[in-house]
Amino acid sequence: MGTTSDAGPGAPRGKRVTIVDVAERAGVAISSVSSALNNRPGVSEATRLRIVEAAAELGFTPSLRGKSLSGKRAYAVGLVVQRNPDVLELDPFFGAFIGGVEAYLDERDYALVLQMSADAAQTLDRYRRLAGDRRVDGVFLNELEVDDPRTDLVRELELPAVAVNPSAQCPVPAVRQDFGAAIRALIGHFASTGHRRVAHVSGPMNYLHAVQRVDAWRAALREFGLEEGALVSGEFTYEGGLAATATIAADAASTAVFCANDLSALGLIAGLERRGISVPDRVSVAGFDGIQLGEYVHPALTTVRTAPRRIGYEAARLLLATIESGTAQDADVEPAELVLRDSTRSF
Amino acid sequence: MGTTSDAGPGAPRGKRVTIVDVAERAGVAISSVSSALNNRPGVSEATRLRIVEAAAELGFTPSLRGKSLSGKRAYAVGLVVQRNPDVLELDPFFGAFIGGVEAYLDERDYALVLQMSADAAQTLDRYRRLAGDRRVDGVFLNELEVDDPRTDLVRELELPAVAVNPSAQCPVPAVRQDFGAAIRALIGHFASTGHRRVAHVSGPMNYLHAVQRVDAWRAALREFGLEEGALVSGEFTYEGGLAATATIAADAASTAVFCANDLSALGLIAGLERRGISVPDRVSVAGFDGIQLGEYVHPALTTVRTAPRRIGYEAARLLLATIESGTAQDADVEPAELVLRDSTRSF
DNA sequence: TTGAAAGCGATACCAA
DNA sequence: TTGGTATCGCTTTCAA
Repeated sequence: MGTTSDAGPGAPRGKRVTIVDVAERAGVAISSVSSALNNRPGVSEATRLRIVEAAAELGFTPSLRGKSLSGKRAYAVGLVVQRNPDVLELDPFFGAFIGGVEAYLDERDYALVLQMSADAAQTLDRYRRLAGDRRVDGVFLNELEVDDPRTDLVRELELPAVAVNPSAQCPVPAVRQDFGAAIRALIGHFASTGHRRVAHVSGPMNYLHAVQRVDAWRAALREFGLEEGALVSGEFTYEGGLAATATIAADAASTAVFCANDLSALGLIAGLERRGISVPDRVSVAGFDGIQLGEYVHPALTTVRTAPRRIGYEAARLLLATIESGTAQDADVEPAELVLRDSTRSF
Repeated sequence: MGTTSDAGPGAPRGKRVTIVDVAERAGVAISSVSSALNNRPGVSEATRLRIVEAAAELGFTPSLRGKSLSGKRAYAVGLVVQRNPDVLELDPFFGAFIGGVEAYLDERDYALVLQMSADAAQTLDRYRRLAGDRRVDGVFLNELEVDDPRTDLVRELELPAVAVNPSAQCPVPAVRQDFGAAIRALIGHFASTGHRRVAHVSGPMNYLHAVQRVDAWRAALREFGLEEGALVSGEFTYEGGLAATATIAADAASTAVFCANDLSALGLIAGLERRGISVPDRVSVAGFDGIQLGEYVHPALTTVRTAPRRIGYEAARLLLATIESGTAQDADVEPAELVLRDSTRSF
């Protein structure tokens, strides 16, 4: 430890150690070093050993720059997150998603390039540049919108991509987590606890995942013969959920509400309580996501728990597969599950 | 629009267009193309024009790979975020911080490589590899701990770095946002509204920013002649704030509490209310950060608003300056400010 | 099995 | 002002 700049035996004094140094030290050609260190055939076991040893002694780490230029790969993938610059708070999904992505990339010596953009136009521009200067070998397509131009763009750019929870006929490889069953279970629970009519606080309807949740809510209601209550956007935010209170409260016949995410559910609950509408006594409220916070608030939030980390991991796996082989099978992670807590009544 | 892969006039058919193509097209040497496109002297205005035109016609975008290898730069910087894999939810700071970083990097054609690590050892390893394979030209040192080994590590690795809110004698360039004044203002407000004793819900004391806030709380109390109330860690989480309730409630003499971040303040408020301790009637509670949520909860949260986006922007500016010139002046962003809302009494 | 040499796509130096 | 060429650090033929 301490403050010396010694990084082990043979640590570089000033210059960085390159493949040439290793070759010299081992008394072989650089091509042999390359083959040996990449476990390619064509090197005798004896020389391979000598090379590996020399590399270790010198503390050799191949330069990604040389590797990239020669290997025609950036060894990096890109994620562009579009956020209103005034509200740059990342929702909980991304932390876990990125964690999952990273877990897979790390094993393969790939890196994640993260970009933030303010609007759709800038988002497209980011993808163009990422592809244009060959900074990444592929990208994630997240938070897809209806008719999202990005799916066309990546084809045009010939940029490998993986979509997260896209629509059924998405042209790029996708990773999906089914939540239809969980929402059906939720509505079923509502039905069996005496609710007759269920409202929905959705996300902005330009987002695919907002639409998908509305559809699932509708389908489940039909299935259980329940009435469709009010439908209002909660913008996926606490503030939006709060603002949706008026509409929900006006729909007095609805005794249960399914919110498109946990944050808006918390906002809605707060709004209802402020109006003296008790949750779950008068109205049951359920969210979607399964954020940490939902466990601790009062009443604890009933929700549909998704697995963003798993999704991220699978998405990364698919993306590298696509990059390496040009194509990949869609992947599904275990379905989201219903988590019953105290914000929905149980009788 | 549509689905053709036409990307403008002279769009690449299959091969990517390189500097050689541009040189041929303009009838000059590649060295002239390089000079012209990088606005370096030594090219007549006439040929420069011809080159620029040729580049545009071909849709030439210089490859970062070639540039990196030749220019000895990765044109990327790194951020390693350490998080418990079970709780990968990124706190609100990072969204805005990254947004700020990105805003600056984007203008300079740098990219951000984001990594997540599970523990301190893995974090160090990430930095080592980032430096080892020259994937980035510099890194951010965020959420510094007391005696954080990363400051020594970056010196050892000769890796340019910028620290965010480090201690006073930090050996690497730093960007700071003063919050001492805002905390003093908060405690002053407590004093002037009749409070005599103030408790503190801190963060884990291994974090520098947790310690700094404790120190500021203490100093301000002394300054205003107030008593030091209970001191308990809220882990920077809602759950932690909730758990801190017992200790705070036991310290009946404290009528005001300063929490080290907003999330723990919200947890504390929820905990107090559940015990029938009304906020702000019986106890005033203030947070730190200025998250969106604090505006909408009930009671609206009094807080110290920081500017993570500005901090990110400045940190990126400093980091690129360090990379380019080897050193940089520390930077300060405008001090954090006290935002009085309803969770603290005003009389 | 080994090594020499040709790229990869830029930058930069040095003659012309 | 130009253009030729070496160079960056690898991978990948292709001969020996």
